[in-house]
Amino acid sequence: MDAARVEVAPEQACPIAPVVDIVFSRWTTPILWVLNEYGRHRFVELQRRIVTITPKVLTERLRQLERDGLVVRTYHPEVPPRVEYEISALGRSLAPLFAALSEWSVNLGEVERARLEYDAREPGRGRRT
Amino acid sequence: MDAARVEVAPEQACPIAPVVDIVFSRWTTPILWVLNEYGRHRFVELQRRIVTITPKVLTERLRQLERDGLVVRTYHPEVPPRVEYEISALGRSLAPLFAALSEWSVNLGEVERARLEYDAREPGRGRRT
DNA sequence: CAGTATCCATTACGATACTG
DNA sequence: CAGTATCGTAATGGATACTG
Repeated sequence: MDAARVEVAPEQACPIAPVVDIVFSRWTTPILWVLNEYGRHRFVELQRRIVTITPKVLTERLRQLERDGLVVRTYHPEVPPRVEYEISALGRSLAPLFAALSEWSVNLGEVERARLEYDAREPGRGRRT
Repeated sequence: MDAARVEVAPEQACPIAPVVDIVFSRWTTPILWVLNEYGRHRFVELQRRIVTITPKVLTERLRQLERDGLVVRTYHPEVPPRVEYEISALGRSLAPLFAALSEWSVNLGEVERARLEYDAREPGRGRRT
């Protein structure tokens, strides 16, 4: 509880918020997961794996991940051009985190039960939108 | 890699996405962190800890967390009314995850360096906004 | 192929005021 | 105290079309 002390806006009272912003902002999880799990990918291959993402958003997220040093982009000046994305060493250091997340998903059933219970108990409250 | 198999929309190719949605949707991290770290809180106490959150949003997030079974709400019918929020057993099971997040924050410096490097290398690209 | 460029729809969030 | 009700806005993401 001491090794991980970082400067943090005191009003958030939550030292892990910066990490969450970097690692769990939207779409970053599937991208990192795919690159970590299945290795190097071209742009269009990523699109095919994550079919619900548009090229615009995929580009934005890849840029962000590249800037944060979690992903490495390699441009091969050929015809047609070829670009490859792979996870960096820093990105790979997230693997234990992903493993912990993955383990925790055994509790998804309990979450589901809690929701059903809540919805039965409090009809019309708290549902997402 | 087998114990944590859950039903997942195949198009996201990312089995941890559901967990991320539940645990790392906006504001949930500071709320869970505070409740996990400092115990039971009244509504106004949470507001004071997380000063940038408005009562409306705090209510919404608390409802969601309650519905998902991560937080327990207790209403004491007194005058003035008193309500207490505490983390549930299920919520407490996230502690190792938070610890892993916390550990990873030693890498924030490296992220920062990557950003500076990127911004020097690629001026005007990929900056957030 | 690997993106950009636009435009639009949604929504999450913030500000503010009010109530049992 | 513990919220709810409204309203307005800013940001995100989706759809679509286009380019070196």
